[in-house]
Parts: sequence; structure tokens; C-alpha cells
Amino acid sequence: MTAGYDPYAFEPFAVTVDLAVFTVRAGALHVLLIRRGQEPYAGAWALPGGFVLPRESAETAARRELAEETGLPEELVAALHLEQLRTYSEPDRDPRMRVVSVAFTALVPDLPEPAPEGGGDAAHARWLAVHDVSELAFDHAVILADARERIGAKLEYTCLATGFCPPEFTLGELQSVYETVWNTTLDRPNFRRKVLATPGFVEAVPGAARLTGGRGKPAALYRPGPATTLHPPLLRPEGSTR
Amino acid sequence: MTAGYDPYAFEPFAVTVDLAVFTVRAGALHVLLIRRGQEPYAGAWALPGGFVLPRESAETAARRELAEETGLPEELVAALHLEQLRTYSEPDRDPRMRVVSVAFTALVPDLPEPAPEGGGDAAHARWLAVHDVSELAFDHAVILADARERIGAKLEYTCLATGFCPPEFTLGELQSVYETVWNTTLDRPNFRRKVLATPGFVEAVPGAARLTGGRGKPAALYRPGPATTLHPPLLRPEGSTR
DNA sequence: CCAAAAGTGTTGACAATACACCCATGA
DNA sequence: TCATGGGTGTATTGTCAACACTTTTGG
Repeated sequence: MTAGYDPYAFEPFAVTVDLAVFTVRAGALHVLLIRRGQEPYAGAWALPGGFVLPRESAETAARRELAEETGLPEELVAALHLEQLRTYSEPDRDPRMRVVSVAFTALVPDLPEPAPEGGGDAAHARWLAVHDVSELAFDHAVILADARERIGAKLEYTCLATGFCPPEFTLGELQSVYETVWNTTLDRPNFRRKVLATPGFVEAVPGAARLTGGRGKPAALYRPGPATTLHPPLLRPEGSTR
Repeated sequence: MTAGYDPYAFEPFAVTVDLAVFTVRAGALHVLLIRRGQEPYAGAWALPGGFVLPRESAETAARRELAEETGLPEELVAALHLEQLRTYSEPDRDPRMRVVSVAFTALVPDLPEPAPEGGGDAAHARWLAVHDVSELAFDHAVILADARERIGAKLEYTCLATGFCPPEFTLGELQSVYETVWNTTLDRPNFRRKVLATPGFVEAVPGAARLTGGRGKPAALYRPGPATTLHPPLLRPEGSTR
């Protein structure tokens, strides 16, 4: 650091956070968006986010904004695994002023009630299939693309796919998470073996189990295990993503 | 984004960049540090870095600061592959004011002249073995640890190990990069096969070659290839990284 | 001729794939 | 009893680690 340290020596920067929150619903990857109510980009879809307050870290701000702007349940937001994606700092990314934005990604299970319909700001929040997302405010389309890329890659060598699942899930549900994000199909017996062979990825819920979308044999239930990384990785087949 | 947009509505944030620049020298991983000349932490070692100017992106600022503060050659700095590591935004990470810092990592070959000894700021820049680094200013020890971790992981599935090598290098040199960063030993025949089996990782320099630290059979020379990712990855053995 | 480093070959253990097959349930 | 999804077994194929061996240089 070279120059002096008068806080007002420089044109002030605003620091914001943006969130790419994903879920898997109806066999498609969805992202949580809000509709902007004011200029610029009024009426356009945007990633949820907002200013980092003077006494907050970026991560704290991200949780606060997520709770405020979307109707996601408090306890879910508090427990959520937030991952820092990247910081976007192009000088003209916001037409009003200099804004540097720290982007985060998060994965949530498909929520019982379809859209977050809390009150206030949450009214403009919606899940949209990433397929159908066309234009976004600011450089959010770039952030979204980067986030998708990252999520897809992370499924290969981390356990975070369970983040898309409810607290207890079947291996079929877990598999469909991979298939949806990667837009591919996997061999069920092999998928099953790989998951179970990785210690700490999932652990069986002891009292037997049942569940399924209707017909078919009831499936055993699993919980996320203590592991965070996948050794060896679960590699996606050649052609995937989109 | 919820609130109004008066640039002065909030206590201003300063945005800085910090750089963890690594090289491999004499069988040890080294990091480029500068000695601080002013409070706070005067006399302490710190990562190079500085303020992002009003019309700069973080990456542009990183290159500028790197050139200014260290004596690294201009053309090297311009061509360098900079990778964004993470943004550090804890409210009290700088005792003077609110500073949000975007951290980058970069890899450079062992430079002919041992330390950057340009002029001015560069006078305080030195390469230190990461082993010997004890205390650093601010939260730079955390940044350094994160950067090491990231570099080690990235060697597994990307081609960036060649960034530690001169423009033309032998497979032995490349192997010792892996061995140094991972603090492990690798089987030479197998390493060789894996590298050559990955299309685009390295390409042979056609006109024969020779080079070596003295005795031994002359080795063929290679250049970095066009590939950026390693499929399949080159996994490090169980116990590594210190 | 010996040490040191580059480069080649071969083998056996293990992992990943593909696919056949059985089980339990709802309609 | 049939369709649907859960779950098991197995053979083939390929990949990877281990290690023996040859080649080319400097002293």
C-alpha cells in the first residue's frame, strides 16, 4: 500500500454483494431472482443483493440481504453454506457510481412452498429456470454464468450436491441433482456405488425408510455426512452443462 | 439493492488488492513480500498490494501495484496469469479504516536475478521461503495460507504448474515444481507418462534439446501447451502440503 | 568406470463401466 | 399383472502405481 490513508482522498467506492442461489425443481436448475423496482434496469430481473454496511463483512451482508429481499426462511438463511464466487470490479459495471460487488453462490433444496412470498421486498422474488433467463440487470448475466460453471465443477469433487436436497433424501434424488445440473444421465448402480463408497458423503438414516414420488419400491433415506470433499471425484461425462 | 444511491450516504470503503506471488527456488516454495515502511505494522512483512484507483478494475490495479512495488519485469507483469483468490472484508482487518481487499495469486518462474531490486518501492521487495514466513501484517498470513492451499489444489487439475517454469523447461523441472509445492516425491516414469498423455499440457520443442544442472543425460525441452485443464487430474498422494 | 539424471517397458492391483437381473410398491 | 423406481451382481475394460532396466552425459 503506497499512498496516504485519508478516507476521503479517493472517490468513494460502494461495496455490494450479489447472490446466485440455486435450487433443483421439476428436473431443471432454477435461480432465485428479484424484479427491480427502480432505475436503472427498472423492471428487469436481477440477482438478489445489496450494500455491505459499515460494520458488516461481505458474508454477513449476503445473509442479511438474502433474508430481506427474498422470503427464504430465517433458519435456512442462517445455516446456509455460502461460497464466495468472485469479485466484480469493472469500473462501469454500475452506471451510477463505482460499485465493487462480491458475488456468492448457495444451494438450497426445493422449498415446500414454490416461491418465496414473504412480505415487502420478497414480493418480487421468484425462482426462474436458468434456461429461461434471458437478460439480467448490470453484469448479472456474467455472474450467473460464472456461478453455474462453478456449481457444475464443484459437484465433481465436493459433497455439496446434498445442499440441493432436503435434510433426508434418497439416492435417486441425489442422482437427479447431478443429472439436472450436468444435464446428463448417469448409470444408477454405478452412481450408487460411488456415493456409498465415499466415506462420509452420505450416511444412512438408521430407522428404515420409505418415500418416493408414488409408485416404485420405497427407497432408503440418507443424510449428508461429515465429508466435504470427494476422493476420488465423481467426474461428469464428456458432454454436459446445458 | 435496497437503499438510495447517494455515494456519500455510507462511510466510504477503501478497496485494495493484495497479491500472493509464488515462485519455486532451490527446492522451496517462495513468496514475494515487501517490508512495510509505515504504520501500522511498520517493519513487518506484507503481501504487495495497494489501492484500486477510481477508474481501475481490481485486476488492473493488481498489475500496476505489482510493477510499482516489486521490481518484476514489465513484460512479465503484463503477461502474467493473475487469478482471483477471494475477497477479504472483515470490518476490522485494517485498524485505520474500512478496507475491503481483493486477493490475487500468481506464479512466476525463478528469475535470473534473485531478488527484485529495481528502484524505489522495489527496494523492500524480497522472496522468502514460505517455510520461514512467520508473522505478516494485517490478515496477510490468512491470505497467504489460502493462496498456498489454492495453488496446491489447482496443480491437480489445471496446467498452471508451467507458470513456475521458464519458457522452455524439462520434464524434470516440471516434476520438481509439483514435488516442491506438494512437498512430496513422485515416480518419474509415471509422472512423465501422465504429462505426455494429457494433450496440450506440454509440447516438445522440435529442434532437439539439452540442458541440465551438470551431469546426467541431457533432457528434452518442452513448452507450455494450449490446454488449461487437466483431464484426468494429476492427483497428489495422500500426505502432502507440509 | 561410476554417479547422476533422462527415458522405456512390464506387470499386477484396483477402479470404472456396461448391463443383466431381482425386489417392492401403486394402480 | 404391469409399470416404475430401488437395489444387487458380475464380467470386461482400462488406468495407475511400482519397479526393473537402458541410455547418455560429466568427472
